[in-house]
Amino acid sequence: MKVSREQVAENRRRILASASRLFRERGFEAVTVAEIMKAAGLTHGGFYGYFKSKDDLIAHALADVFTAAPAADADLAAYAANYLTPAHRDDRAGGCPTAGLAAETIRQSPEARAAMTAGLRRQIDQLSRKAPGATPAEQRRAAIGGWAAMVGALILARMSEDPRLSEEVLAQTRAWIDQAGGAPPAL
Amino acid sequence: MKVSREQVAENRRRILASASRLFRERGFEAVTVAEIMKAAGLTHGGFYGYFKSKDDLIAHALADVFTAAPAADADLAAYAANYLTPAHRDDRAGGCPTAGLAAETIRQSPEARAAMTAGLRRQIDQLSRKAPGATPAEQRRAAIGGWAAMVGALILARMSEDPRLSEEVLAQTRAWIDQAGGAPPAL
DNA sequence: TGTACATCAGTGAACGCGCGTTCACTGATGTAC
DNA sequence: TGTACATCAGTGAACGCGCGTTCACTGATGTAC
Repeated sequence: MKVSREQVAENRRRILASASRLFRERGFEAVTVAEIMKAAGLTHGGFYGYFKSKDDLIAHALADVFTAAPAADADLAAYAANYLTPAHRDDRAGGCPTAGLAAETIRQSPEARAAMTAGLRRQIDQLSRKAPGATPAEQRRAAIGGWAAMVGALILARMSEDPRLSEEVLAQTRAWIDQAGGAPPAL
Repeated sequence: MKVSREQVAENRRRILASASRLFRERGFEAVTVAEIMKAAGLTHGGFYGYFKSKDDLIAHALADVFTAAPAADADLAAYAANYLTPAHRDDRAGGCPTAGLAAETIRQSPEARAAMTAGLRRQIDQLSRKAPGATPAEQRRAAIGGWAAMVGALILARMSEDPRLSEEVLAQTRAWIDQAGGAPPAL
């Protein structure tokens, strides 16, 4: 049964949102097209009216989640304090798509990698603006180093099956980012 | 045809080594049991004489690659200078198993996660010994923060399809680790 | 030390399952008059 | 505005393929005498 144009637009949004959450939670490969459609309230056959293939959906879901993300307007230390928390670690489906999917995106289509690369560039630019440093170059360095540390720490904290170690990784990386930011540049 | 005990031991080593390289290059899911056995010079049917299942192999391959890794005896800055290079970025099969597989290990068996967690603990301990800092606690903080930044930066550099951005992530993270280490602690 | 035989590592065909994708059909939408 | 009909979004069965795993068989190893 045909549905209204508004319903089509809404369905597309739901497919992208379901895909984004499921991919972050379980990875691109482990999630099936049928599951995504079911989560969006549809059956799997209709999928190919919206996307050319599962790979095509992956690229669109990444582009969507990065362009829809709110601007990072906190300074680096505040951003890290919010990012490196047990709550974020435990909320994979709703958490950072970079931490959840960057490692897998390495092996995805050029379109998927391009979407995430655009997200990385945007994130670095935004963090740079409020990062510590006397010059824009120093700020950019702090943004890149700090962002790499946040993404790495969240991945390592999620991987650790020992909660003590997991929380230590989060807390110490947070402290280290603060420390690096507060310290004068060694030039 | 039955083979000698030495050949059995050698075959097991080859299966683990092939698995380790293939997993790092393409991920756990995308690599098939048949491929691993072929890379080890065997046919797929013999696999179950060595391991209970593919999951069992994943856990053993991780345990193997982490226990076999040489000790990290360089100081943090020197280790990072070697780690954050285009050569390492481009050598996924022979590169760091943490950067290559930690994100995927989050969703693997408890045994696999335990093996990688042991590797993480060992890496932190080793890096702590030669990390900058006035006290063991400061050294440990630098080791954790620096290691998280290295792993995160290598993943982001591999993900970026723009070589300019990819190399900037490596170089700036390297510089940031140096800077954080050289700076006095902000206590 | 030589020999007969039981053991068992390796082979490759086969199985069962789940996945991405296709397709004939259905029936609500939205347009033409 | 009301009506007839063409369009097309959604359905669900089916297809084809590749994967992990099993198994009957083979023949070299290594042990018992």
